[in-house]
Amino acid sequence: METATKSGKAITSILPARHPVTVWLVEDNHIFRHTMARVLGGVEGVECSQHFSNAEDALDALLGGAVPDVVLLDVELPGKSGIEAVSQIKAISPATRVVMLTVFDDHEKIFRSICAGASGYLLKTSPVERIVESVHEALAGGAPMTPRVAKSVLDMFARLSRPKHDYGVTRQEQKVLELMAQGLIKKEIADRLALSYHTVDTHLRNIYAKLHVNTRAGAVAKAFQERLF
Amino acid sequence: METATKSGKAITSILPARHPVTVWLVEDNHIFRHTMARVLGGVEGVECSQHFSNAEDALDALLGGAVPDVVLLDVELPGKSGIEAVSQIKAISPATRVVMLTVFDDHEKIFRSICAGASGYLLKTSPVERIVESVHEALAGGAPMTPRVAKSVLDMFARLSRPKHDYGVTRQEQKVLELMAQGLIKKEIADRLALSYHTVDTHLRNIYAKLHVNTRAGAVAKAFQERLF
DNA sequence: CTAGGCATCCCGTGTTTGCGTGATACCCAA
DNA sequence: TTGGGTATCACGCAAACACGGGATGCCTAG
Repeated sequence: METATKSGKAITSILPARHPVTVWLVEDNHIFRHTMARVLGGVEGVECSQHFSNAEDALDALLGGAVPDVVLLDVELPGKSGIEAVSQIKAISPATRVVMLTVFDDHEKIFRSICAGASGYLLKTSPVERIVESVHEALAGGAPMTPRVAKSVLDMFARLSRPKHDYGVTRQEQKVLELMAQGLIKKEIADRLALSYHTVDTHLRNIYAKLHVNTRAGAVAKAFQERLF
Repeated sequence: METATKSGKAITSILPARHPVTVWLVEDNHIFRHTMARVLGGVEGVECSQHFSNAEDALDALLGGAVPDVVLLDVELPGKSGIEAVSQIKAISPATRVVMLTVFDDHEKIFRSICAGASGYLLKTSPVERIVESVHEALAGGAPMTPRVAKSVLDMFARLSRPKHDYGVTRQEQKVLELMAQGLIKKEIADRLALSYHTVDTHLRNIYAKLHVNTRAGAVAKAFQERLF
């Protein structure tokens, strides 16, 4: 992805924009679906070629060989959920950008959608123009999100980096821990750190005491769980 | 994209907006700093009360008791880096929103900033209006990001969800792996699973072969890295 | 100046491991 | 029916381990 350093315009310019952007809409609510479809169809350069009331139909169409540029996908769908659908859509057509549409912005759904490969996450309460804009944004390599969703994503991230329960593990002990996690035996660790076997042994004992374990495996497990390195 | 700028009223209405929003600017480039400060000062409802050329001075001011609503913080700073600064700012004043400003949008910096507690991440090449807007967006609980940064964040997330490299580890072997990660020795694992010591030993050998390791510590490390349970 | 944390080093002992080399039994697909 | 994958069990031994004792030097905070 070295095109990354360039601007959005550079990215779109490498795509064949001869044809209008093809957008699919998967949404079980008839009114919303037809409204959105009409709006999208009316936008210059955008073609809402197909719309579906469930994920299964959309996937069938995809397997039939059709390849949309962007899919606007409802999260709450009868039958196969939108979240299941994302990963399958991406599996079939990796280049297709999927933007989730939903009424709820709960953390769990956002998280799972993103892990499944969604490129964006908007609320249905977003202004229609925002949704239209998101099509272009997704295609340009961006990630259309509502501010609240963006915040959720950031929060989830921040939560991944723990309060860092130090356990009072020192620098040297950390190194030992790291090499231990690579499967090295005491002797090898000693060589790597230019230490005596006995020193490594002592560090190991101290680590065990601090982490409340008494085996190498336990120490490594704890180190991973507490992200000690 | 004018949502946040114009809807600023709606957002501030839920906050006690008696005083204008106080913004601090931490940026070593004099020209950029003074320009931004002037622009911010000219915005209705915003007060750029202080600006600093390094993180240390800003932290001193913060420790002195001043509490800004938003800090616009350069990532590349002489002395203490912006990333180090974020976590310290958040530690001193958790309510303060920190928006990172940078010329580079590399993954590593974004990731670390966010983990440190940043609420947003903009490029200095962003239009000035976007930066001003970000102040309100951050304060309203949003997460101002450039589309590309947003994409980076999503990509990092997606990467967290395993490619699921099975390694062909069987159910039984997984159980052994799990108990091993708890620091149990073979005999204990055997008891837990109601197996013979020798059976556990065999499972262990097979695990080692499949994961290409030859110590318990290595196996546990690999299991964690590959999210085998 | 003295206590405490850290890092370094050493010995000995009993326990646990890793691995070579077996075996039996089940199931399922070729 | 022959084979491959999984699960089970077994013996023996050298190597690695955990942990009981020590020890010295360095630096920092009380």
